[in-house]
Amino acid sequence: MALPDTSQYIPHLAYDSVVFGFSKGKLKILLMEYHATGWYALPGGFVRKAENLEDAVKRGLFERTGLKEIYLKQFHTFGDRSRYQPKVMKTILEANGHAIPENYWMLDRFFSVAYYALIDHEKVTLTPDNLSDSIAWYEIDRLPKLIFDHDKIVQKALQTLRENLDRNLIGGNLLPDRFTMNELQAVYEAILGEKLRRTSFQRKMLSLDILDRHEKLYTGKSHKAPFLYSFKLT
Amino acid sequence: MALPDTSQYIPHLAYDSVVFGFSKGKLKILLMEYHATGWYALPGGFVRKAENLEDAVKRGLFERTGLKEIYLKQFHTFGDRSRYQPKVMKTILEANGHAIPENYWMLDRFFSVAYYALIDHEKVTLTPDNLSDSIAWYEIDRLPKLIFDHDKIVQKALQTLRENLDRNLIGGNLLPDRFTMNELQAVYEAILGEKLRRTSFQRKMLSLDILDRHEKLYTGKSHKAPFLYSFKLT
DNA sequence: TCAAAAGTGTTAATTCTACACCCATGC
DNA sequence: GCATGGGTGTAGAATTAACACTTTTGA
Repeated sequence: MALPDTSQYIPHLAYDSVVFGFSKGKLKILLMEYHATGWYALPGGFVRKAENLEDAVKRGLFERTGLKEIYLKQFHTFGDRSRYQPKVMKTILEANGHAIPENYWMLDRFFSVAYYALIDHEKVTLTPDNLSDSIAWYEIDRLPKLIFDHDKIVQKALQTLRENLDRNLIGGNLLPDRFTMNELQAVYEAILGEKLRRTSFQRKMLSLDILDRHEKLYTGKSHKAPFLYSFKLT
Repeated sequence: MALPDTSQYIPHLAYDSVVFGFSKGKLKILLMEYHATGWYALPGGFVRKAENLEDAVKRGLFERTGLKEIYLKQFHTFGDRSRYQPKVMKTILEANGHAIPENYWMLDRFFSVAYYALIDHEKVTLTPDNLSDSIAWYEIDRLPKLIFDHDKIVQKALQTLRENLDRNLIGGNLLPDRFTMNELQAVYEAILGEKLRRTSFQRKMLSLDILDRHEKLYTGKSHKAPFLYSFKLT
């Protein structure tokens, strides 16, 4: 596998994505683990010279998750000098057995446009890329140490997600098409990091007039069956 | 005046700034007018190779306004291919009498990180840069046509400013240190584009516990003198 | 018939709105 | 005094929060 050539990509510009999923009551994100080094990083990539910025992000997410339709939001661009750590990138490339050319572009200073994505955990088929031997879900409050400023990027993503949660009613993007009110509440609680009152939550969601109610879900448990809901089409 | 050399700046990366000011009851932004062409653009610039992104923006704003301490917020990065219009940039450079080298870097595709700034209109000393013969204030609802996607950038800046107005209590950055409640209300009305109720506004601002009340301002008018207020230090 | 969880009704608390009222100021 | 605009009191409306109550389900 050859190293990517600078002629194909915009130099100095990258993107990083914080991909949120929800499973077993926990909010999680996708991380890559790099060969040999044992280092973790956000899934990111470069922008082709004739490609829209957002299309580059979608391309990268599709390659790694198999999903084409994804809720995607740009939230910040990171451009401090302190994030420039060529030795880290050099180690990662070398651990993959690459011989690094003189003045290789991937060792330059990079500015990174960060996006967060919300996806249905169940729909994903994870595929590692060339430099990493694994991509997997990690609980948001049990993340390993990340390279560069990726910790900061995750924190900012989480902060932005929380701020946008009510305004944009985006919690449903983390669930399957149909879900119970309890599941939706669990998503909100995981994102906000706090417990919510059951009855208030239910009333608030219903009053927003954004949910369609469908048939009941019989779980076999000995209690009233909850309704299934879906988000209204705009 | 020589053209800037690529060796000094990061290629393909620029910033644009939407600088808001408030004067005579109107919300305004700074625009540059380019020599000869009569085209208008946002004040922007490039990032030096060893410079933090935000420091580049501050440097540019200082050169043009003389202000060092500025409320500055990054709100979006624009990276669509459609914003790449080398002919426009070529025309601007040539109108300044420059001979353009082969493959000149300023004619490449650029990604622009956009910031908005809030400043006290009275404190500004405007200084044009090399390529433009004027920099001046323009009312937000009477803007001339702008080059590239700068119209879109302005709209997005305004939208973000409105969304952040209440959350971040930033309206005061457009006023002198001390101001009357009426002036503050005028700022909010100009930003939101709607009239607010005088008594409700006063009560709301006071209830937020973010203002210090100072001496009265005697204007010479035949009515009760309004108090001056300032924003509390954090 | 019981426990568990879902859904809704009701009342209290709080916040928001509208309007009125009083106050200070200069003529 | 009077007109003008600044500041606050208060009653009603609207929204939110808290708690209790009823319903449904399978054992």
